[in-house]
Amino acid sequence: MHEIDYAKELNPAQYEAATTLDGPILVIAGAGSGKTRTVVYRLAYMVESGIPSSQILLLTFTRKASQEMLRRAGALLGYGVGGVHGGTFHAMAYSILRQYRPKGYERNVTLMDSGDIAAALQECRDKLHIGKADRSFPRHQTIAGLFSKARNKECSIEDVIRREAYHLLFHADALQLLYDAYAAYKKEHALLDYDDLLFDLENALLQEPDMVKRLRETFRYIMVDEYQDTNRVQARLVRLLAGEKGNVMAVGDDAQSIYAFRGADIRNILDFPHHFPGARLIKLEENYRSLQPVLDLTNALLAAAPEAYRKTLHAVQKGGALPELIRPINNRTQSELVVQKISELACECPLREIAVLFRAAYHSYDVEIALKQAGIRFRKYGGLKFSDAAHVKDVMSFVRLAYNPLDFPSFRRVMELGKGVGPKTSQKIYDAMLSGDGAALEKACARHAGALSHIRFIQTLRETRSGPYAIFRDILAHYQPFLEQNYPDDFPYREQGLEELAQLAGEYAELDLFLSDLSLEEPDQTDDADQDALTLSTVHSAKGLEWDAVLIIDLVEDRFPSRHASLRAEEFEEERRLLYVACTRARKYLGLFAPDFIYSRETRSEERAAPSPFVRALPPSLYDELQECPGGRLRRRTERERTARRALRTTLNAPFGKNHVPDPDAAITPAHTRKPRAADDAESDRSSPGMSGDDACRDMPEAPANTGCLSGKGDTDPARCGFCRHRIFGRGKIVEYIPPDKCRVHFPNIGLKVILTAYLALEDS
DNA sequence: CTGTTTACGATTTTT
DNA sequence: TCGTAAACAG
Repeated sequence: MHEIDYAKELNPAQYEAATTLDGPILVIAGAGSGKTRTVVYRLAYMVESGIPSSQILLLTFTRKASQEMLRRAGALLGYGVGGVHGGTFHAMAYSILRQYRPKGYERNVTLMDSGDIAAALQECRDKLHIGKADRSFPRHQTIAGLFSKARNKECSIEDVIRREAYHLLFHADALQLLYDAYAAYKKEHALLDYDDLLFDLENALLQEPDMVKRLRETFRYIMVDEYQDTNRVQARLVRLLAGEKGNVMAVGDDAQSIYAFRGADIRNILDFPHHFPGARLIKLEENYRSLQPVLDLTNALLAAAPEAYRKTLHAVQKGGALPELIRPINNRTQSELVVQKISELACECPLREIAVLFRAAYHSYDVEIALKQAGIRFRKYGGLKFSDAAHVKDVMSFVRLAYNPLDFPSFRRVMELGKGVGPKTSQKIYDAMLSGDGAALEKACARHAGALSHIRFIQTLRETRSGPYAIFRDILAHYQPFLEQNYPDDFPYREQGLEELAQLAGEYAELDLFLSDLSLEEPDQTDDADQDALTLSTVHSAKGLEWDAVLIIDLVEDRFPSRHASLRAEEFEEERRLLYVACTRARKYLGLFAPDFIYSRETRSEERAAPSPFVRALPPSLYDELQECPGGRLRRRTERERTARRALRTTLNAPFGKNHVPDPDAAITPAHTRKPRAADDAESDRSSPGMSGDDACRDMPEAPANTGCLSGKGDTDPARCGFCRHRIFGRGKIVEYIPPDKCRVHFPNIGLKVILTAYLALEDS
């Protein structure tokens, strides 16, 4: 074990953050500024200073992050830091509630997964007769999303709908009723969702000062990572646990806030000094990760953002090549070019040092196929979950029932394993079972022998009170016939997965810990963890990670930024930060892919896709541009071409009206019948005639918003004006004015669009 | 009531 | 194209 020379191994700011243990500290850590390193050294410093590790609470965004930090701190010290409490807010909340058993937690409760939530909502809907035979009623996932959003943002259901799902406003009352029923359902069946964990802990702390006191004695030192992505209730929990003068360090970067959609509130960082008077502020602004050209590009990305996010990072390492903007003809050739680029890169560095990032999980399907064909190994993050597999759910339902017999979703799942039992029968048997009347239960199960055997089996499980591993083995044996019966095609494969799960269960001493860990953090798919493989990941899942080479695909309108983010400026800015996070993952090579055409499943045709506005706004001097020619070769765009194109774009993007250059293709030729023009696409490229209305607003970032036709007439409230005309959509009715510069317009046969007033011409009705 | 067929609608990100 | 929910048949 070597002596740690903190002053030498850290820069001055990092050193200060790592060695100031007393009182509140806020660390603003730019991307790649050695944030993790600082936390790791701080952990080591605390332990070396004689602080018992059990007094340290490390809250991170994922369990993986905290494990990694603890591992590294242990490696630094030469001995483990086992006693540190580390994990996510949700996991911490669950563990505290379980340990202290405050009011409402006297019984065993289980955590619901998305499937359980869907089932619960269905149940409530049936009971209330809400949305019956109404095809416009939102699906369960949507509803669950709305409910969760309302809680995390701490506003009413109606507010969320008004802001994010305008088209569902019609159902607002029904959804409110459904929400209340859902809350009652959870209580009745001893169930929790993720959000309950945080709010229930807060309530418990507010009602039981004694609990707060004891917790403050336990957790004398608190560190919170990724503070920019905490929501309001999480920040309050930190305040409750730490106290005003607590030894709490929050680490974050306002420029990397990408979870506002989930209720993360940037004010937590901004208000930290207010909540903790006398807090010390430390900024880490030296970037150790990326080479200068990559950093120049990411800095440019942020420079275009509103003031609050602005910051400039300085590279410690100099040199390196310019990032590349690669323009494939379509998303299929994009995949081929990605494979080609990865093959090139793989000569320089191992596959595990390369990542392909994308906005949404399904964007990578194409690339996955191409990679498989090329025989390149990859691991995907952010996609389907292991525990979503049907057979895993089946088995886990037994486990959950062994722990919490009231868990109705699990009960139903188990009952419906056999043929002949559906929702109604399940409910009947459940009621009979709860009544405690043995005869009633037998009667309810009269025609369903399987049901009774399941119930008996679960009772035996509960009575034998064996450990998780033994219980798991029993369940697997009991479940085997159903596995073979229900999954005849591939049950041996599924069996193997269950075997791994059994091993995992064996690592736990108590059943509920195993259950909560499985819900709160996915197990690593360890089967090929040690293999050298490429990473495919959503940008969200890539947070906090880094690679030598990063390729970002589908950098086009409606994908990145996501189509759903087009309406509100805040969401647009979050997409910008998301791209910032993506680009700052790269150490040496950054490749941006923006195909000209994207295959649309809806229309079953290729549609022209404008490059992402974020890419368009980048100064061309910051990257090399490579255009794919027919035949698959890449041709570098010369500086002269790029300048000329830029000038033309500015002209075309000017508000239409007297200066408008009509585009002969506009609205006449369907996008997919036009041939891509590869080399001389100057005029075909950017005018984006076939775009949707939302694109039209975003396509013109340079356009002065307040010189449009509407405001030009001096009208302060365009909504009163009635009708307007849009260059592409024609005549429409103004439904709503969205300050400061947009309108929601209804176009016949097209629907609602949000459009900059600058691109609307008023019409007299 | 349950299981099967048919028709329709809709697509993010995660604890 | 996929998943979900109404309609229908047993």
